[in-house]
Amino acid sequence: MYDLFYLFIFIITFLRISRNKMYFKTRTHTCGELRESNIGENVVLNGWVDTRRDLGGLIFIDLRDRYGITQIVFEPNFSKEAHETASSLRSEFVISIEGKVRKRPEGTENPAISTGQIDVMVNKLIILNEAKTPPFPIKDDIDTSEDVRLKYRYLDLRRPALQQNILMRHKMYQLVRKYFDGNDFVEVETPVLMKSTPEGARDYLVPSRLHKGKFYALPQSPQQYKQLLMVSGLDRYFQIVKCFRDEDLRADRQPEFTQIDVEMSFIDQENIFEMVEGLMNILFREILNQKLSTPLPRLTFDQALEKYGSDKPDLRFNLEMVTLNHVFENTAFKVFQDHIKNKGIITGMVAPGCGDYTRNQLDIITDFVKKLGAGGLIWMRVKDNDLEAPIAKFLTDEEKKNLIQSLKAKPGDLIFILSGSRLKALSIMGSLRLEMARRLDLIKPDTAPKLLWVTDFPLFEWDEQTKRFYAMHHPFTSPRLEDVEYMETDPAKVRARAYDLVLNGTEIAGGSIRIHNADLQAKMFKTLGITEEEAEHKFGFLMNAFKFGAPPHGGIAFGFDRMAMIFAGESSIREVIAFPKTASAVSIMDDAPSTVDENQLKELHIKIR
RNA sequence: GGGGUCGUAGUUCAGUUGGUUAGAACGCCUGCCUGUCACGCAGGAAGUCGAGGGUUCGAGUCCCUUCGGCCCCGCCA
Repeated sequence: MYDLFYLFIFIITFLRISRNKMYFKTRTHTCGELRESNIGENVVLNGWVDTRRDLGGLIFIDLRDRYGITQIVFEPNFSKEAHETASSLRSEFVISIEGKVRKRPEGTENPAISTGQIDVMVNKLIILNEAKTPPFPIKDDIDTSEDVRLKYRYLDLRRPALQQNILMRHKMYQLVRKYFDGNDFVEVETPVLMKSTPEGARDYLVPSRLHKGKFYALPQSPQQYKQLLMVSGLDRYFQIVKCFRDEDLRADRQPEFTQIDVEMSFIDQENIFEMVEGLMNILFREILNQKLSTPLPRLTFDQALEKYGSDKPDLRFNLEMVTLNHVFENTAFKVFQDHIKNKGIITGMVAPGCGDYTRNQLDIITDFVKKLGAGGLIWMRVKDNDLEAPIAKFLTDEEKKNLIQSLKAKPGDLIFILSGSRLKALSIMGSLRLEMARRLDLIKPDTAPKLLWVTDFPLFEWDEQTKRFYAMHHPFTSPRLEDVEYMETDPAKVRARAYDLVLNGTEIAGGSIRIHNADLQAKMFKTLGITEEEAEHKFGFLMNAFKFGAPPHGGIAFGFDRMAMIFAGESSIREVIAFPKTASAVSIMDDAPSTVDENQLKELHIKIR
C-alpha cells in the first residue's frame, strides 16, 4: 500500500522535473578533475558558467565548480543544437553538459589551469538555471567594497579565494577533532542558554517566555561548564564551540566567534603546554606546511611588556624596547625625574636608519602616540659622537653616552623615548613599535610565523573607575602558589597561573590552571570584593560542585577564527567566517538585528523604551 | 562613547576656483566573428552624485544635520 503511494509520488515528481527540463545526469567528474588520461571519454559535468568567449561559430565556456575550471567547447558541426543553446549562456548560469574529452589542439593549451591540456566538446547542454548578472565578478583579487561583498555573501563565497579559506577552516576542524580524540579527550556540548554572569564581557541576553522578567545569557565561553565536567570526572574535555560577547568589534573580533575549548584534570601548566604544542605542530605541518620547533619560546608578562610593550608581542621583527630608568637615575631633566620618583618608567626604542626623518615625519609620529594618550614623544637623532634632539641640552654627556650604549644605537639611527606610568608608557611604545615595523616594512609576506607563550600574568587588574581589583583572566584562575601570601597584603604583586599563546602578535589562545580548593576560592572572592552572598548568588553551583571532590584542573581556549585568519594570511577575521557581521554587528545580507512583531515582544513580557 | 577615513553608473574610480548636457575603465545589451582563455571588432543603454536641510542666479563641489562601510582608542581575552 505504502509502496504504491511512494511510487505515485515518484512518478509525479519525475514528470514535473522533466517537464521543467530540470532532468540532468549526475556528473561523472568535477570541473577540476579531467586530465590527458581522460582523453576520449564521454563525460558529464555540472557547474557554473565562469566566463564565456563567443567567437560566433565557436563558443568557449569556462565551467566552474568548487574543484576547478574546465573549458568546454560548442561547435555547430559537432552539435548544432548545443551550439545554438550555448549562445544564450551568460555568467553564472548553472548548466549540465555531456561531451567528449579531447586534447586541445597544439598551441592552444592553457598551462595556468590544471585541466588546461584538455577541453570537452559538448554534444548536449541543459540550462539548469539562469542567473542575473552578479554585482561583482566571481573571481579572485576583485576590488569591491566589503559591504557589497557582505550583502551578496553567497556570491562572495563562490570566489575561489574565499572557498579556499572555508576549506582550510574545515581541514582545521578535522585536524583538531582528530588530535584531541586521539589523546582521549571527550567532545561535550554545553548549553547555549545559560545563566548570565556579570563578570567579564557584556552578555547577549535571551528573554524567557515562561519566566516573566528573567533572562538567559549566551555563553561568553563555556568556562564554568567545562570545570564542572572535570568535577564529573570526564578528565579530558574539548569542544569546538560558538561563544558570544556583546562588545564593540574589531578586525579580529566578531560578536559571535568560535573557540576550541579544552580542559584537563590532574595536570599542571606544563602538561597543557605540551598538549597544545602537539596540536600546533600538526596545524603548522598540515596547514602551513612548516615544521614548528617545540618547546615554544616563553616570555613572562613582565618581559613581554618591557621588551615589546604588549602582552601579545609580535616577534617576527626585532625593534626591542629598553627600560632606561637606570640611565636617568640622577637626571636634571624634570620630566624624567618626576616619572622616576612616581614609580613610572622611561622606555626607549631605536628606529634603525631613521635619523634622516624630517621634522614633519616626526610630528606625524608624535601625533600618533599622542592620540594613544601619550603626553609627548621624545626623539633624538644619533650623530657620530652626539645626539641631536630638542631635549639634548638637558642631558649630561654621561647620560647621552649611557643612553646610546643601553639602546645599542648607531649613528644614523633615531631614538624614541616615552616616559610615564609603567603600563601606559610601555603599551604606547608597543604601539609605536608596531607602527615603525609597518613604516620600515619589516614584515614581509614570507616572514616566518612566530609562536610563543606569554606566562605569569598578573592575577588582578586594578580598575581606577570603580577603585577595585578585577580578575585579569577570570575569578577561577589560580594564583602561583608562592604568591598566595600576597593576596591580602599586595594583590597587584600576585601572579596567576595563566598563559596566552601568541601567534604573530595576535593572541590565539589563553588559559589557566584553576582554583580547585574552596578556601583559596574564598580568598579570591574576598580580594575581588565579592561577598559570600554574591559569590553564592553568581557562582553558587560551581562553588557547590567543588565541595564534592574537584580534581586539580586547568585548560585553555583557542580563538579559532583568529588562528584561521593568520593561517589563511588574512588581516580580517571576516575572511574566514562564512557569514560575518560588520563593525557595527549588523548582518547586511539578512538584515539582522531587526525589529520584531509586537506580539513576540508581548509573549516575552518586553516593552521597548 | 571618542578619533580617523571613505561614500559619484552594476563595479572600481576621475570630476579643477561653485558654472552649460556629470566622465573613464570593466561589466551589461545588440550585431559581426571557427581555437579563444583579459577573445577581437562595431554600436548602444546605464546616475536619487548615501540621505535631509541650508547658502547661492547656479551645488557632485561650500555649510549644517544625519545614515552607512572600514580602521583605531575606550570596551573586550
